Amino acid sequence: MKLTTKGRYAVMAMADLASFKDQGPVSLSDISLRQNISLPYLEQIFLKLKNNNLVKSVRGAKGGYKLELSPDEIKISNIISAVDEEVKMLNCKKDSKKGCNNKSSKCITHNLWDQLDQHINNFFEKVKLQDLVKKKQILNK
Amino acid sequence: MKLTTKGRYAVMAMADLASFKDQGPVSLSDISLRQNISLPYLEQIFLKLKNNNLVKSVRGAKGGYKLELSPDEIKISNIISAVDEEVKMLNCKKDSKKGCNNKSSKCITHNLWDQLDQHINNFFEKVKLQDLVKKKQILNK
DNA sequence: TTTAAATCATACTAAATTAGTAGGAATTGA
DNA sequence: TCAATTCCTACTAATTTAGTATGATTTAAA
Repeated sequence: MKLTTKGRYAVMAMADLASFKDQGPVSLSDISLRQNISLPYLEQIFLKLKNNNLVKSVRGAKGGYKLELSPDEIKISNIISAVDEEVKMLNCKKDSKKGCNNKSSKCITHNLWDQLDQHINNFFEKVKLQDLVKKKQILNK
Repeated sequence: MKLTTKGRYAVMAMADLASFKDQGPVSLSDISLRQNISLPYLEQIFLKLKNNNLVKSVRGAKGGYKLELSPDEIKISNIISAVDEEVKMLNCKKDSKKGCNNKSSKCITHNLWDQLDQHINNFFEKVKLQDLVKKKQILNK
């Protein structure tokens, strides 16, 4: 399972960006202060966010980052996958040593983890950046 | 997030135990062979499972472990929490340094992670050991 | 035109966690 | 008695995560 502070920080930073999107580009040092995340670490994260077209940068003094899309168009899943690669409990099939080899009763729990992955990804698909900024209840179904 | 191979192995081992429950106590060396998990590692895991009253042991030769309850009474969540402590994305409140301190806009994403935890725990609450052994589709809703 | 504020990029490192080993004691059926 | 088994604790290797370090590039503004 790949779901660590990097993913959390990314979501926090994007939420911060969304909150302050009306005052021009937001610098990472601002975010660093507000969210208490080290600046160089943020830089790494934003490199990935940029490569995934979630933000665009404005270089030089008074520069910073802006959202590429509006907050209601950005899904949490987009952010997570941009920095964290994937949400996956198993990596079967590749090598027969680690994970399961998908035959016999060995992988009796295979489906379980697959479905958990789906479940989590589903959750992240449903929630938009907008939902966080509005601070409203998410998924009250 | 605490959801690692230890939790996976525990579920696999319990599923194995459920599959062979009719032939008396199942030894860890059997499970080790069938599920390809190292024996001493299994021992650690079963210590916890026993302390949580999910299995009972039969010591000595021809000994092994048996389920304490029937497979349809054991939830996956019971197994996970027995070995993995908890499923939690954040640990706020304790120290103000790590996690968030729960005030101001800092914890804009607090609810999100709380709800994800609930979501995952929900999933594990719904699935019973029985469901794995039967190999039927879980949560087809 | 200089300077300071910012992004961009890569490489390195420390800390923490996970996964697994080692070693041996206790128990018990055959 | 002996072999198979659980029980228990401590240690260690490997991996991952989180964060630093370093320095180049860009650009608004003084």
